[in-house]
This record gives sequence, structure tokens and C-alpha cells, in this order.
Amino acid sequence: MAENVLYDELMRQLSADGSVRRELGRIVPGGCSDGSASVLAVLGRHGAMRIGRLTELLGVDPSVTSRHVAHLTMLGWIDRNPDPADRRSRILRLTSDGHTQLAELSDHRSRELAARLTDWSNEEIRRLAQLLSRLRADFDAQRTEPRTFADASEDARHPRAPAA
Amino acid sequence: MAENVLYDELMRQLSADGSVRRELGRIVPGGCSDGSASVLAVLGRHGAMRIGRLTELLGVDPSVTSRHVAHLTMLGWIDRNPDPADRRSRILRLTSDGHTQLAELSDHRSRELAARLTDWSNEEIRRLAQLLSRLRADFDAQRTEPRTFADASEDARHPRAPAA
DNA sequence: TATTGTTATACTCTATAACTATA
DNA sequence: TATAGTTATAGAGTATAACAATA
Repeated sequence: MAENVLYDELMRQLSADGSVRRELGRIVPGGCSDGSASVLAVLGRHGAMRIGRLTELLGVDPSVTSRHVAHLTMLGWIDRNPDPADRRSRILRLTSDGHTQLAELSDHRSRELAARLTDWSNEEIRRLAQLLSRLRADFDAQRTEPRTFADASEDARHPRAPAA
Repeated sequence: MAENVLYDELMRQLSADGSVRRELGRIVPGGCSDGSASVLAVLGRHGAMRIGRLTELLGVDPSVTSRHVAHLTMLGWIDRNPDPADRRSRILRLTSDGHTQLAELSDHRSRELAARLTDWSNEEIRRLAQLLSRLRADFDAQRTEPRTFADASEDARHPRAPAA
């Protein structure tokens, strides 16, 4: 497999990415943990939803979502109202305070990011965001539709993206 | 700041990247935790070094490096020999077993990555790796040379990368 | 006194398993 | 019986602070 070195290099960058991730974690302003920030962001972007949907979008175990949601509820940043259609569920919604916190968080992170990407062109920023988005989509597809061994060998024999 | 939305979008992708990161963590074969894998990779790429240097390259606290190194030493994948130049330090080096493990790890991860990026062109893979590398470099620079408030306001007034 | 590492402790994120309430 | 969500518990990664050994 000639392009193995390519995957290897990407893998290295994705792993070494830990330093970026940790730095991003440190950027979160006090009072808002990283996990909570993710929940706020998803609710802000997609609007009110049930825990199950939130769990899907975050790509974590339901127990994880449940904990973060409980935390944010205690902070008063989201509320949980009964779902009239199914009394096992509740609808999650950003409160007014939640919206404020999310806006502050977003501004703060954008500023910090801007401070680190001073010599990036808009096109480069856009390109990286786009590639990451696609990467995540491909990983998510893999996660929700586990492949069979047959699939894998089939793809190995007829790769959709032959060496360029 | 007109391009704020760009930073915001990249920030969203970087955060949502959690699902990719967790999946990568799950890809690591048994017996090798994610942190250990990073240490192996750095030693394999840069050769023998002291803990201090390893800590720098990983971008973590020295206590973290120390723990991972202790773990890998117990597994027999690296060894720690006294540094003749400074008896406070020891030189870390991959053992023969360590090299084997690293090779297996690398192959395994490349295969898993390949299975998820079947419709990516080599050029796209290369591009993402390159942008991530640059992102990390810029974050690292920021971390080791903390900015003053004066720097920050100066940059805000005279950004090095004006809107394209 | 300063530097290199190590250890003790605590906090966050995450997953698994057992459980409750409702469908 | 199956599903939505919660809670208890455990494991990994990380940081801070206190400490030991050497420079």
C-alpha cells in the first residue's frame, strides 16, 4: 500500500493534536467545563431537543450527556421541561442565561483562536474547518454503521479513491 | 470583526472533533493506552531523549510524562539508562519490544484510518495533515511565549491577516 | 539556590452496568 | 417486553503541589 505513509502522517498529526485540544480546553472561561461547552454549543446551533438527540449529536454515551445536562441545569443555563409526547423524556432548552453564556464563550474562543492564527488566510481557515467537518462525518458514519469483514476486504480490493 | 464567523466555525469543528478523537482512542489495540501510544510515537520519531525533552514535545505537564514513562518501562517497551552528563536525568529509549509495538500500532491505526477515508484523495489527506501541523505549531508557539495584554491589543488594531 | 524528575492528590471526561419510569 | 434516561462505579488523562536528588 503505497499511500500508507500518508495515513501515517495524518495519524501522527491527529494524535499530536492533543496539545491543541488541551489548549482549547484551557481556553474555556471559568465556570464552564469543556463538556458543558459542547452541550451549550449544540443546543445553540440546533435548538431545543431531547437527551437522546443530543447524545447522538455529541457522539458519546447517554450517561455522559445526562451528567453534563444535569450540571448545566444546576447552573441554570438550560431547563428541562416534560415532553408532552413522551413522558419518559424532557425537552432541553437554553435559558436566557444559557444564551448569554454561550455568546460569551463563543466570543472568547474566537478571540483566542484569532490570536493564534494571525498569519492564516481566511481561505486556509475555511479549508481546515471543511476538512475537519468531513473527517468527522466519515468517522461518524463508520461508528453508526459498523462494517463487516466482507465490507472491509471488498473495499481493500476496490478502493473508492485509488492512488492519485 | 467580519471574519469572526470563520473562527467560530473552525472552533466548532475543532470542538466537535471530540468524536474523532474518542474514536481514535478506541482504535488503539489492547495493552496500549492512548497516552502511552503518544510517548512511543515521539520516541520512535525523534529517537532517544530525556524526560524533559519528551515533556516539551508532548506539550504536557512533566508529571504526566513521568507517569506514562513509568508505565511503558514496566511493560518493557522503553528503558531508562542513567545520563552520564547529568545524574538527575535518564535517557529514554525504545526497547526491541517497544519498536515492535510501535510498528504494530502504526500499522493498525493506518489501516483503521484508511477504512474511514476511502473516498479521500491523497491530496486531501496531505492537505489536512499539513494544516493540522501548522495549527499545532501556532498553538505551541503561543503556549511557550505567553502574550502580554499590550501584544493582544496591538494585534487587534493591526491584524497580520486582514480580511481576504 | 536552581533544576530534573517523581509522587500524592484531585478533577474532568468517558464507558459499562444496574436501575427507574414510561411506552 | 422495549425504550428513555439516570445513577453508581471505574478507568484514563491531566494539572497542581509537595518532595527528592543532583547541579
